[in-house]
Amino acid sequence: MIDKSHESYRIITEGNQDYLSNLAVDNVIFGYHGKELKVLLLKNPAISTWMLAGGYIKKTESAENAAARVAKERTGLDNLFLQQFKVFSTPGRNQTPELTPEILSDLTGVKIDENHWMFSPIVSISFYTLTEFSKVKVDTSYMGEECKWWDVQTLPDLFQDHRQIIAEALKALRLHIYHYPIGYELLPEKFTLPEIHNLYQAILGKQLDDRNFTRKLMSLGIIIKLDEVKTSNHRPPNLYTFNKATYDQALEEGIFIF
Amino acid sequence: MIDKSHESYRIITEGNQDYLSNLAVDNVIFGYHGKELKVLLLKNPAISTWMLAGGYIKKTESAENAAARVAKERTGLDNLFLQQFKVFSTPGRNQTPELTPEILSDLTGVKIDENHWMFSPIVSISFYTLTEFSKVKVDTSYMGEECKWWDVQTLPDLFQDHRQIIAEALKALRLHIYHYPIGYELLPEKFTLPEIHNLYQAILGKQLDDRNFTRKLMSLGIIIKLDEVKTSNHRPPNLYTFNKATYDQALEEGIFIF
DNA sequence: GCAATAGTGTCTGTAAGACAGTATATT
DNA sequence: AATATACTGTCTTACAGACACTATTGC
Repeated sequence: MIDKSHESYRIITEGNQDYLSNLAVDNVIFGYHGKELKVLLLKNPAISTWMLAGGYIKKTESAENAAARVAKERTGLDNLFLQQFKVFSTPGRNQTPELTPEILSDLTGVKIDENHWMFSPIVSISFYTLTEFSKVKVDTSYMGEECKWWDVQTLPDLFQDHRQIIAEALKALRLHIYHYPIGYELLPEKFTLPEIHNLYQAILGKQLDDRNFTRKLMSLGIIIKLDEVKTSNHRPPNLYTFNKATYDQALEEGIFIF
Repeated sequence: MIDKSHESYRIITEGNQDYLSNLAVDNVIFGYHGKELKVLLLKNPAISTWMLAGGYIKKTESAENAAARVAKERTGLDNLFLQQFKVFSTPGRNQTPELTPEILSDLTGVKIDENHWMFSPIVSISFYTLTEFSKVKVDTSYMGEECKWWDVQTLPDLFQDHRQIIAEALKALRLHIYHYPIGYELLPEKFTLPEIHNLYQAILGKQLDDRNFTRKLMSLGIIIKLDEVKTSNHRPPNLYTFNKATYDQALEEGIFIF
């Protein structure tokens, strides 16, 4: 169902003078669950493919603010550390056979012709972020959209060039992980060694020796062993937490991991 | 002198329907000369500050193509490897007290009011590149602009947020240099060890031990010692060249230098 | 011979990488 | 006892980092 009172409906049908023309933001939201790296995608009932949580930029806000606002509006996620990673601007990237003026007119019930701003080129400023899987509140109030995590290895059919955007986001994330600590936004406050170990393996897509991995994190001082274990069916794993001071310093100064 | 036949004059006075709204590209062009890292800036006679080689994006081209075209038009430099590094979109970033509607009207001889598109927000997609200092042909045919290399340590007063853009470009370049080989676009085909050594020191802004530096480059196999020396007033330095295959592979796969 | 610049060899310490056995829990 | 998972210690090798002397030219 199209929600005709929604802001985005107003933008599409009435115009966008409060928004920057030819510009949009797209968010690649990564999460981690069951030893797999996931990406959060949206499904609008009027469109057959899944898409990133994207939107437009108000004239009074920065692209960073727009990305955060759009993420909150479309997924309910707040306080994300969004990382700008690339601009996509290939001419024709936002031309979709599925969204013709006729179909859009039918969908919205308002006459939309080929000169409508939606058919002019749109440049996407893309962001990626990491968030805890469990934090997402599935919120279908936005235009009746479905919101779902997908394994990065097995994505569904994607809208426009969103598959390429996700691929580039993953590339940026993997480059990033060599220089900066990862996990603070992705793991619960107290986590186990196997959890953080599997997280790194999921992001890098390769095996890391568990002994060397632990040694490295401990010698960097970014994790602290707690005097507490997690219940388990087998040997209970010890809990660890991040040393926020060392972690933040590592974010600032950069590190080398593997 | 304003060149009224120039394309950019037409864009400003007549409108920009061939161009994307609210968008621009800016190029931070780095060069290397006399052991110093330089940046190429332009000076329009009508504006008191120096600026980056920036311009607008045609609806039929990508941001990358626009950046290359603009660089060529404003500096004469061709075949640059432009690297997208960040988008600048802080609201108000393109408001300049110096460029009021009145002053612009005076300059162009055409009535330009406050609703003119130049006063709406403009988001800058910024690129950096490295080029050989000697390749720049100073070309003042573009709106009578002056074009000059500046030491990155001692920049003049800069237009709008261009100082910040240069600072971020340098940060991106320094991060880049740890992961990828640098120098192919910046040095002559045959170069000496002191030349490439000084280049790295200039970019990183710190001393590198000459023995360890040579050992690293040779063990990576990205430079090859030639059976040839350069004439000199003192001991003639040997000439080296890049091993393009290894160099390109390093670009592709990434390396770690220092 | 002197000044200026080019060029390299060695030692040490640290950490990455490879590797396998022990510990702790449940059933 | 068997099973499943958690945990860690040692050895080797490679390289980063520190360091100083020799080589080649012009004047």
